[in-house]
Amino acid sequence: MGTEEEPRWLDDEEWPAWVALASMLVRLNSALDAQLQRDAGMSHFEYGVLAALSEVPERTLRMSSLAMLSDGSLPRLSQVVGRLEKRGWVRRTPDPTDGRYTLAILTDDGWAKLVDTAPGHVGAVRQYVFDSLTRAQVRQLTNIGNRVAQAIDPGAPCPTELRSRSADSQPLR
Amino acid sequence: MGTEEEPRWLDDEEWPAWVALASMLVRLNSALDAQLQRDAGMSHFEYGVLAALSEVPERTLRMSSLAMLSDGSLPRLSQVVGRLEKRGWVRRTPDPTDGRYTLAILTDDGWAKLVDTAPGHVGAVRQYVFDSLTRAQVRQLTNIGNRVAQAIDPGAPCPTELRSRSADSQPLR
DNA sequence: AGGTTTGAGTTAACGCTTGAACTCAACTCA
DNA sequence: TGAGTTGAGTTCAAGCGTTAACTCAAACCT
Repeated sequence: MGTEEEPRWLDDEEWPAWVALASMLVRLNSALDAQLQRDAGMSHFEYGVLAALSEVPERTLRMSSLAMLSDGSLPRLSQVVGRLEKRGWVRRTPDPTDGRYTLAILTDDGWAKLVDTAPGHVGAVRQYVFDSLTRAQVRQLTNIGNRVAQAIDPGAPCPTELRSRSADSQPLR
Repeated sequence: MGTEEEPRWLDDEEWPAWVALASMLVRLNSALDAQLQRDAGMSHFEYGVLAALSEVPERTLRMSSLAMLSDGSLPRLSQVVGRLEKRGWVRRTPDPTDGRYTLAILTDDGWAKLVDTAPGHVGAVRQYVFDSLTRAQVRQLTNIGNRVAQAIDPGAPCPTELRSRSADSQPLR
């Protein structure tokens, strides 16, 4: 199937970088999932959904915007929000201004759950990532992460800019 | 449920770093999976299993070692190797020296498939990661990745050292 | 208006991952 | 020897994610 092309292999600096990155990737994913599952009974993705809603005015987003913010497909989000709704952390209503859209709204219970959960999660992120890194490395990581994320999906806005905290009342994380 | 503790939130440098890292994480995963699924009909994890076997003397590993190298659970590996075996890329035999162990062996067909697949995969890695980064950033990434990976699982050896290429005949990647 | 199109969101079928039970080989220690 | 233990690997049930169909509201177009 493969046409003969692309003879550019990874060189002696790129190879260890790739191994290290891949390892970090897979371990971070499973470690953070495990922490949240153990301490809060939710997945990392579910946490991301709640967190995204918590950071936005009215704690309300259209399903499709929420899907983009959470880096997930719409069907996945629909199922996840369905579960979160069953637990009372989110509720859905059709957008009053346009019935085609559905608004997902973080409930007070959901906010409370997040307030309860966030410290442990942030603690895990700190333990796994930031405690191991120097200040300079944190800044390097920001640049590297943004560049890679943009290389993969140039259409999506730079993640750091997209989710910049506005000044008012977004205490979590 | 949460006891009142851990008031250390992410500061103004850590927060963007975390957003950027999380975004890179999730996008890299799905982009690489998509490339391999499209071009080779296999998942990133399956590719990792074949690649791990290809880099090792005799192209043979015990299931448990392979699970560790692939960062996957043993049940998962058992199923995946089962599928790879059905496709003729891997075969299994009980370890002749100790019947408790099972050896997974990369077949010639599996090697050929990997030779066919690797250039495209390496191309994607290069496109998504290394083409966007400076040489200095590549070195920074190695350090950051290794530190984080080790912070998460201090028991496991440093990934870069673990999978260092030996000098002989490991051309892929 | 009526028929079509567009796009958001949900539903359904299928495959994969996970966690718990289970099997089995080798070792231990009486 | 032989009962119990340990640890590797598999199997099974349950849950989650993905893809493709489907529903439905609004806009568009004569």
